[in-house]
Amino acid sequence: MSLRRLFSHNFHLQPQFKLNKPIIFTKSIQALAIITENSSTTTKLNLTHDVEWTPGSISYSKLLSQCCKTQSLNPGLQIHTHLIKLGLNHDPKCRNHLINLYSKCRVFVGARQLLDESPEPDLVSWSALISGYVLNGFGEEAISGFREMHALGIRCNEFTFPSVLKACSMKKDIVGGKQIHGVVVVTGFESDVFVANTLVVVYAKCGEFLDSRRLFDQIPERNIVSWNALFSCYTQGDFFEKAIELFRDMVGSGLRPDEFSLSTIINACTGLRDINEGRKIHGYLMKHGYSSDPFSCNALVDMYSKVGDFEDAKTVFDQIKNPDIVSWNAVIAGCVLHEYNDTALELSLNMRRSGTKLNMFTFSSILKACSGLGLQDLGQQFHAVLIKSNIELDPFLCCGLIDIYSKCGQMEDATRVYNMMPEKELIAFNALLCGHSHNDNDIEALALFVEEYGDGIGFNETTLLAILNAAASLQVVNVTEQIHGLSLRTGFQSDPFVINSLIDSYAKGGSVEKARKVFDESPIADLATFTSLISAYAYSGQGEEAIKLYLKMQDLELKPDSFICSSLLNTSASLSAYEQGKQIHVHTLKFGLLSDTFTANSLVNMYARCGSIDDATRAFSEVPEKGIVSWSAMIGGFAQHGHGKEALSLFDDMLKDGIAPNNVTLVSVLCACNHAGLVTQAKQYFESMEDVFGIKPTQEHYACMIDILGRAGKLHEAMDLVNKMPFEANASVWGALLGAAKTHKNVDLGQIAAQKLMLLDPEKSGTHVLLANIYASAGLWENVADIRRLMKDSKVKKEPGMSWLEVKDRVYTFIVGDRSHSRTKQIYEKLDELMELVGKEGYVPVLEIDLHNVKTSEKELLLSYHSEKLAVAFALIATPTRAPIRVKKNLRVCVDCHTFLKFVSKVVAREIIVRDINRFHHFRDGLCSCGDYW
DNA sequence: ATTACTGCCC
Repeated sequence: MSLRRLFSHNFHLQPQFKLNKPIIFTKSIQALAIITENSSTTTKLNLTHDVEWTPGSISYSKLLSQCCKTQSLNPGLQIHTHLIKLGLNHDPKCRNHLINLYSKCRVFVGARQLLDESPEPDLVSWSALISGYVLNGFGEEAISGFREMHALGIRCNEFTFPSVLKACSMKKDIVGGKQIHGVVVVTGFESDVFVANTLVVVYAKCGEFLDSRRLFDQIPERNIVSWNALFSCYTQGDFFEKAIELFRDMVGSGLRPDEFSLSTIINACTGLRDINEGRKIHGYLMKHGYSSDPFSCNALVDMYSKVGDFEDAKTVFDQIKNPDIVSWNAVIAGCVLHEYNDTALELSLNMRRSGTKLNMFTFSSILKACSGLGLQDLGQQFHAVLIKSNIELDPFLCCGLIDIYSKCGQMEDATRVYNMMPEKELIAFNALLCGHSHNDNDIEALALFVEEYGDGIGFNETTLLAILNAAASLQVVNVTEQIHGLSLRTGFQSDPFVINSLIDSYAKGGSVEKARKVFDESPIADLATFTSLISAYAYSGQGEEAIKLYLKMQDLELKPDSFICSSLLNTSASLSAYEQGKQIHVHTLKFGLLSDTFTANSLVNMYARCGSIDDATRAFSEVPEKGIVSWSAMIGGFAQHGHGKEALSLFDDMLKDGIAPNNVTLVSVLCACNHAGLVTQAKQYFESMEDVFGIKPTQEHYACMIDILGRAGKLHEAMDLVNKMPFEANASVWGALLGAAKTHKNVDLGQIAAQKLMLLDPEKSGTHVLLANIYASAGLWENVADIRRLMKDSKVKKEPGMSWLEVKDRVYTFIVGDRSHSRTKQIYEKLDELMELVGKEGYVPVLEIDLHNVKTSEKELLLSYHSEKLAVAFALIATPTRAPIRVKKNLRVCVDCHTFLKFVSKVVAREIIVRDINRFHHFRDGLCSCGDYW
């Protein structure tokens, strides 16, 4: 077997010798010793004594050069062994070769040892050492090597300067670069084209493009490398136009571009997103015989991926005869960019099958593909593969892993990856921050920001968005203010995303005025900023302001989108602003937004929550693609309006349609059973939730079920269920029990429930009132008095009853005994008139028992002026005679008002719809849709 | 003849 063939075989195995860290020399020495002792190895090498250290023939020097070129340590070690045996290792030339070998193969200690053992190390010895450092990315060591050599009085030549200058550009060490530049000038190597080219790169890489250009212009005999170097630097510095301009100058000067020029310029076209220029270069490349240059082809794949059509990228890739690791990585990255994530994974498999090793670039794309496909489990498995394959976790990979772990909610693992990074990168920091924010770890997000910001990691708009999001969730306006200040100081206050997040964060924190201020001071007034502020108003319950802003937006001729309309419909829904909601409906039709399922669902929700179940039904039938949200909205609508049977029948339709319910749907289903008084059916649904639909009952489901049992008088069963709950009962659950205790006049249960409620929600006034009522109905007047005293002392006040009525474009507010309205006199006259009419029909005021020590005549007076009565009286004088009256109330309707409104609906022949805190009451012909069950 | 400058993929 010839030496060459043997080595070419070994070279083939070279990746296993390519390590990321310097190899410790002692290990190499050990290996050397083993090889030396093992004569069979030497025999196998077939090295004979007649091969001498002479240039020209098949010589050791050539073989060692070959080892250096391929960074193949093992064959190099065997040659070293042999040279020792031949006693040639002390020859200065031979020693320099060996220094070169060890340095190139990262055995720096070995290289250094040989240099130190040398009686007279010369420039070549040092050059060999320094070039090895540079080749392997050890810039700092290269520079200090140069300084040491310089201090020994050894002067650089035209070969050494480029090496050490390259080290400066790697480290972006402009100070060192300028010093060495000085030495270059003094020693007269400035006009050497190799040295000059490298100097051009040093200044450009350090950001000194003007100096770099000046040096370039001063090169006496520029070659193609000079040009290539400069426009490569321009491209890397994102000065793509300058790069292309310079390229044209070069072509204009009669120099023909080579494959280096072409691949660089393709890159510049990618950066400029100039596909036309890119296609021209592609054409030139084909015409001038560069179509098989791997670098240029890979650059083309990358360009078409990022700028053009992915099909073109794939076509170029398919034409590459032997795609290398970069070709594969480029096409796979393109897949991910175009969200062909499954294709990306498939191509990675093909890549491996073709015998190409996957590297950190490949895995970075793979992790993104997994994340995009929602295959977080697979992504996690790749973490193990990365570790096993000894692939360095660079910042890109760390980001990918942080993203994967964040999406699984495994923030501890995400944090571990982050902490492992030797140098924290902003992108990784942002990934972790966003992870915390998405997983509702808002406090952790703030803490991380404070810590890392303090450590000087810096920030960008992504950071600010994540922090503002956390501040919004935590409702901490002071944090929002600080971030606002930081944005102002750093120029981010004009970033559209930051503006929108500031608006959102202020609004969620309860300071809609500050949100408004941000909006008013914003240099941008586009759809997104309007959406943010409209949502902010909607969130703060200022529906009128939301509408005003919407009108202003239309003055600016901004066309609303489905987000805005959906938000406005939701505002109308929460305000029960029926007329307003209808107007928005008209707009959604006008702008053709109802094909958007989101908006269509909001419309169903709006009509249902504004009390028009007929409109809701119509809107529901027109939802283009009914999803779980559409069905849930409609089922919930029926349930709230007391149409329990319709709700349940619609639920059946949904199941027949093959749509699986979610926990929201099931709350509505239980609620429907509740309103229809279907206790047995409710129990069946509740008990089968987990088995049939795979949904674990939450607090809400328990509260609803306990309410059902409580209303039906099954107080023991209700209490049993509370005890059986797998978690601590919350305020809604105890509230349901307290309500049941009141209805069924059970003092013991009432006391237990009220005690729990006062602990869980001490500011809630209703608890005290209800308990007082329970005591009163049992004649325990002392206890009633105690509660009243307690309320006074603890400053718990009964929330005043309020009602809202929409007339034309205005919303009118009424409180108990309100006399603030301009038509107060007429309202009270109307109310007296109604009292008389319903009295004749048989209405008797139903007295609230906790008014025990108030005179009966006064009680009647107080009851007469409950806000809903005032609102209805006003509606009768201010709205068209046949239109339904829609009133919204902030508390539950009291028994007296409920009775009164039933009578009114009959005597005035009007439909009265009252939405209270829990549900809708449709009063018609003396009856209520709730069947007196609310 | 022992050392050197420019290009592609996350």
